[in-house]
Amino acid sequence: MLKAERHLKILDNIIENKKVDTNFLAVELNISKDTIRRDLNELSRKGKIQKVHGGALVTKHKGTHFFDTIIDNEEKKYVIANKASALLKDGQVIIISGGTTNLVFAKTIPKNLKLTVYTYSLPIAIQLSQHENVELIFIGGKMQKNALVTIGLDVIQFLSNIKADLCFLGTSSINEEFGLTETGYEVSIVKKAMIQSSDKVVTMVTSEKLNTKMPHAVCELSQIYAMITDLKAKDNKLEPYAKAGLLVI
Amino acid sequence: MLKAERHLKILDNIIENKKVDTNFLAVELNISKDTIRRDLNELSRKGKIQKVHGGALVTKHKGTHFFDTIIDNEEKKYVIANKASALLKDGQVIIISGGTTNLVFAKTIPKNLKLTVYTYSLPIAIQLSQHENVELIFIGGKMQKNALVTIGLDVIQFLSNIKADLCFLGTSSINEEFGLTETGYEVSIVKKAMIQSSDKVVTMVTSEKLNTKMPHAVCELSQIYAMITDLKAKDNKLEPYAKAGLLVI
DNA sequence: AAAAATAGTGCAAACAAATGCAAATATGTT
DNA sequence: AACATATTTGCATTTGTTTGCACTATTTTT
Repeated sequence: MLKAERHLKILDNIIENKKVDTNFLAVELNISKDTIRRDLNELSRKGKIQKVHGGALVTKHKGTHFFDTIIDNEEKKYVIANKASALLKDGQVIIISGGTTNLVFAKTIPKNLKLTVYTYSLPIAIQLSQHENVELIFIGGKMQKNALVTIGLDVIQFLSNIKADLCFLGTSSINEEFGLTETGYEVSIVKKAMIQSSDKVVTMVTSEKLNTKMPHAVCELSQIYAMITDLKAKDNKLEPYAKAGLLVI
Repeated sequence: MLKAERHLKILDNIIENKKVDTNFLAVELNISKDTIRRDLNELSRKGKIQKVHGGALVTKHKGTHFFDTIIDNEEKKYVIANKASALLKDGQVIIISGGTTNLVFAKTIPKNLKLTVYTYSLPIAIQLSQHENVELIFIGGKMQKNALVTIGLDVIQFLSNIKADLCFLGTSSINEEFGLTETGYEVSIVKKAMIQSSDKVVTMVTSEKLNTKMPHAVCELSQIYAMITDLKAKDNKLEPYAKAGLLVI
C-alpha cells in the first residue's frame, strides 16, 4: 500500500471515530506500529491531526468552546509561559504576537498586573479581555482566518506608531545562523514591524523548534534580547544561543 | 481508551454538570480512581477545571462560552437576523456594529455568500472567522472590556477611510423624534462614524426598544435607510417610522 | 477523637515513542 | 538498462509515559 493511501485511510478513520489508536491502525492496515507512528507524526506536523500518547485525535474537537482548542505540547508551553510572565512588571507596555504559546502566555499573566498590551491575535484578545488590569489595544486589519490574526498594511502602519517596552514573539523556527524565520511571508513582515516597535524582543521557543529554518526571515539573533524555552537554561542545546549573546531563560 | 480522549470526556462531563465526582468518573470511564485523580490534577494544572476535594468544578470565566453566551430575547433576534440576511448580496461591503443582535445576525449570514465585512466587535469577528467566504477586516483600537468592542480615535480614523454599501447597526434606542440614541458616549461617536462611511444604514431593533431614548444622539431617522424589527412589517407600532420614510422590514 | 473517605507518593510492570541502523523500495540520471 | 541517490520500512535498543497497587497523609464526616 502506498504511503499516501495509508494517510488517507488514517484520516478517514480519525474523522469517523474522532480518535485513532496506534495499535488498531497497525492491525487494520497491516503495517508496523513504527510506520503508523511515523505517519501520525507526519500528519500531525501538517496540522491535520492532533497527536497524543497512544494515537491521535481530530484537530478541532467541535462542540468544545473556544479556549479548549487542543494545544500541541501544552505542558511545554505552560513552562515557557510561566517563565515569560516572570519578566513582566507593573506599568509596562508590551506587544504580543500570535500563536498558541502566546495564548498560553496570556493565560498565565497575573490578573493583578497593570499592563498595556498590544496584540493582533483574536484568541489572545479574548483571553486578555478577562484581565481587569490590562489595557488592551487590538491592532486591526485584514483577518487571516486560519491563524486568527490580522495582517497587512494596516497592521504595519499601526505598529509604526507605537513604542513598547517588550515584545513577545511566538516563534516558528530559530536557528543559530539565520535567527528567527517564519513559514508565511505576511507574518514575517508583521513580526519585523513588531520588533521595530519594541525596546526589547523576547522570543518563546518550544524545544523541537530549535535549530530549524523556514523560508521567510524575521530577524537576526543579535536583535533578540531573551529566548525562553521549555528546557533548563543550561541545557547544552542552548549553549550556542547563549554564546550569541542572548539571555537564555 | 486514550488518555487525551478520557480528558475530553471528563471536560464534557464537567461542562454538562458543572461539577464532577471522582468515583463516578472511575466507574463511568472504567478506570482506577488513581488515574482519575491524576487526570483531574493535570486538567487543573492547565487551568481547565478547578479541583476540589472529591472531584472538580468548572472554572468559570466571563465570556468563556463565546458561542453560547446567554442572549436576551434570542428568538426575536433570530427573526430580525434572518430578515437582515435577506438583504445581503454577493460582493457587498458591509459594516457590522456590536451587540448581541448583530452577533446573531453574523451567525445567520449564509456561508456561501461572498462579502467584505468590517467590524469592531470581538465576538462577531470570531463568528465570522468561521465563514470561509467572508473577507473580514477588524477595526482595531482600544478594547472596551464589557462590550468587547474597540473604541476611540483609532476606530474613528479607520472608519473615515472606508466606504461600505451597507451598515448594520444594533440599536440601544429608537424614537420618532430623536432618532437613534445610545447609552454610552464613545459608542455613539463610533456609530456616527460608521454611518458616515456607509451608503445605506440598516438598523435592527427588538420591539421593546421602540420609542425609547438614551442620552447620546447617534442620528436622525432621515439618515436611516431601513429598520428591521421582530414585528410584522405592517404592525401599527411601526407606522410612524414608515411614515418618516424608513423602509420597515 | 475516631472512623471513613479522599488524596498524595513511590514503585514496578506494561506500554508507547524516539533513535540509529540496515535492508528494501522507489526515484532520478546518464 | 545500469547506476547512484533518496525515501521508506522494520527491527533492536534506549528512553519516556502511563497505570494500578500498596502505603501513608490529609481531609471530611460522624
